[in-house]
Amino acid sequence: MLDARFTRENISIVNEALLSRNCSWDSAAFLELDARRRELIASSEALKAQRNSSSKRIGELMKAGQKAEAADAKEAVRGWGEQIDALDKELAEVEECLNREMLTLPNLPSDTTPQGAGEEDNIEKRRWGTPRTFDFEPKAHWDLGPELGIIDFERAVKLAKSRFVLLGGLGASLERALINFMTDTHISRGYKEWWGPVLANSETLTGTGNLPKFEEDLFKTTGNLYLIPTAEVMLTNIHRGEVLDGAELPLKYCAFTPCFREEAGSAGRDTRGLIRVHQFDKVEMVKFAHPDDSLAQLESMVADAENILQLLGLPYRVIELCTGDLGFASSKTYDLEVWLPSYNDYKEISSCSNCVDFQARRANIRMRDEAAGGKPAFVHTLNGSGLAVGRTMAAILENYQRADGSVAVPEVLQPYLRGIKEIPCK
RNA sequence: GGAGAGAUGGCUGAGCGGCUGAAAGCGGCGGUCUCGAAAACCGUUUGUCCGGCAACCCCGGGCACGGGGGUUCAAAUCCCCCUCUCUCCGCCA
Repeated sequence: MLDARFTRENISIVNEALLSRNCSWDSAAFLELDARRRELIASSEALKAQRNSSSKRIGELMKAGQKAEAADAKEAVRGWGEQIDALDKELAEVEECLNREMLTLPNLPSDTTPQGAGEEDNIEKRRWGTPRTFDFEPKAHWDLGPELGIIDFERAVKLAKSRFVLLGGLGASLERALINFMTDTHISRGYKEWWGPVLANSETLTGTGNLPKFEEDLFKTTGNLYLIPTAEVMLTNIHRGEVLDGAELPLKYCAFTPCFREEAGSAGRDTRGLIRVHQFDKVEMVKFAHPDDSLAQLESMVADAENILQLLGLPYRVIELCTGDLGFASSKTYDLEVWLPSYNDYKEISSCSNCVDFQARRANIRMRDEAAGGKPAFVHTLNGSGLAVGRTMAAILENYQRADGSVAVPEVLQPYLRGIKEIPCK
């Protein structure tokens, strides 16, 4: 959520920034409502101040036994009460309206985020590794997996519906190995591991920005809980409503969870394989950072995600998203894209974002920085995939496949896979 | 699922319808003492919104004692609803 006061005082900056990310809004209506809000507050509070001082006097009169004077004063106060009620009622409506508007407004891009209209204007920052050249026709993972007997798409449909996945044998083991490898690696680099609910309430999802605007992307239970679309939701909300000690920042958290996405509106895109499914595993990183430090923390988070790909020996590139392609809550985002032979292209496998104070304001996550005066201030929140496990498995299968149809297991994963060095042909 | 108890500031914990934004203790911060530290002593310490101001200092005001409604001139205090926590019983991976 944007700061209402900042928005009011810098309306043209906000308009321009929102326009750069292809969001247009009615700023005139906002200013009008905002002015009305403050007008109502001023009127209502003036009456309340009067009422309070009169109430105090009534108490004194009662104590002094001056019943008649007290009764007169009561009558006057009753009249103010009615006016106050009317003003407060309108104020509630105005604030409701303002709030709804502010909750659906995306974050402002960072000054350092490149300008651009959309995906095509994203900037490639660097590449790591060289895509392998095959001396045979490489297979796509959606063919390899079933042939190796480790991925069963058809039975997954029977169990749930299309775009779900069933892993068997070494497929299931590889999934587990990847989760443990990624999590252990992050822990060794200073992240604290968490495990928690994969259902979340609406306050939690509003905190991260998934609600109210993107409800159609979520699976919802009959108990008014939602399945989380990412562990970011859980990790970021751990400190919702809390005041953190500025001296202890940054907090570095990670968690493995399954992630659930309705994927409404994505029909026809990436329909095959593990790339776009309703349920997938992900190891997520989240940081709570001091505002002065969050840009640097984003760079190091990207490095932590890259580290996983490097250890797995998977070629990738780093993309910086332009203003037009930025996610709702983010002010600056780097995507990691892994090389997928089946696409003959790089495909997103991680997204690392600095949300600055956008989520912190929604979720009321603050810090007290003794050095900077001791007043609570919003922290900056960051999140990044480290990594999407299903897509990582797809990348391993495709990049490590051999001519006979078997797949080599990357060395770092072997200890996590009972020492197994290859996924053999059936 | 049944029965009961509770929810107060960073923490523990008092609180009669007005004198309580809140006792006391702990913690934090500042100071005295000390070569320094500890101890002791003194002082200080909620957040947020609106307005004034160049100002996150400061000044005036509003609101907040789990959340929402109600009674009242006035609610932490009385009433209702919701949420959560604890204890006992039942059930259970």
